[in-house]
Amino acid sequence: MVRSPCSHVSALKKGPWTPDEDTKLIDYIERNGHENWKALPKLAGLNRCGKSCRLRWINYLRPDVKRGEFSEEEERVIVNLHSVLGNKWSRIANHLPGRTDNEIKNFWNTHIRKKLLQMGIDPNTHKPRIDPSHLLNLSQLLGAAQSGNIASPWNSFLKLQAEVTQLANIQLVRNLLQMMNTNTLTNIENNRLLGSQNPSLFRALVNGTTISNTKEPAPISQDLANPPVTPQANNGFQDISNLWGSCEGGFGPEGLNINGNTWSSSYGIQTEQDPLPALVSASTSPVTSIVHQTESKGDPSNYSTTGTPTSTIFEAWEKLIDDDNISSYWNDILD
DNA sequence: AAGTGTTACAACCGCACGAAG
DNA sequence: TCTTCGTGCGGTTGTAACACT
Repeated sequence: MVRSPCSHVSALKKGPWTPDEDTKLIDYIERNGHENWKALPKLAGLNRCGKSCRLRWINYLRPDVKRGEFSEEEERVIVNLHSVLGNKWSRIANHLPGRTDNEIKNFWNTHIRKKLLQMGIDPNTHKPRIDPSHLLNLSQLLGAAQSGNIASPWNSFLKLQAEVTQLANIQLVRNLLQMMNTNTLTNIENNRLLGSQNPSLFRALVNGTTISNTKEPAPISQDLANPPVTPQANNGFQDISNLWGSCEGGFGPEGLNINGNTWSSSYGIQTEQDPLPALVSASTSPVTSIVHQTESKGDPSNYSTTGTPTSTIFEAWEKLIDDDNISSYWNDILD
């Protein structure tokens, strides 16, 4: 169906609303409500299209609209919800009373998105991203090494090796997260995937094969402002910050180093190497590890009851490697 | 002080979907 | 079942305010 948008009606006013127009709209809606947005402008004496009136009312004039800066708590909720829902601004707005989808969208694009990028996190996937310049440097080094243009070939080799090792580390962690973030979660819930021998999954992990997840996010059955503790609620869209929380300790006491930034248990926690302000406060950030969640529901006998939840995953991971007897190479990388 | 670039946010646009006829 | 209409949603644009040179 092709419907002429109200913008095609040239006689109707566009652009910023005047205080007079606002008053007319508020007066009318307070007296008559807004049963029919299309008819409303004419009845209210406004030279606007209904759509414009609706937007103005919902985003600005509604009495329950909360104006002003977003609190740290709201910011945290938005990040968490976005990691689960993606750009579903209206659904995110449902969890933030007084905030509109438009406001949240703008806040995301102007503040949060920027912060995440500065922190090296892909705002779309909520995963650490590999800086393209990093890869560029690598290819330049390779080119230089091949053409013999480097003053000290040995130094460049060491540098190159370090780069490759780091990239391999990143890729491994990404694959691990990918698995943890998809099928693995369900399998953990159903017990002992990580404890069992699963060569195909291991190959997928090592080869970087992604396990696609085309499922729609599960309906939000709980208040995502406080991330659920049931494994079902994750359903492949687990807050990645939580997964990073699982990595802590698995990659040394300082966490994982990517592009010069040391990542700790969530994006909210950074070392002095990254002087950026915390995206959310560490104290309020719900770093609820997926393993924690699993332990609370699954068969305890399948998990370490003495070690930390974090160690459980990596113990299982190491066991997987050892059991398959595949390569000391990957063990070296993990070490 | 003027010009230019950047940021933040209000508003617009077009598509999708559900309800009603 | 098809068409029309109203509404909701997400992406994009326009512009005022601010920062920088």
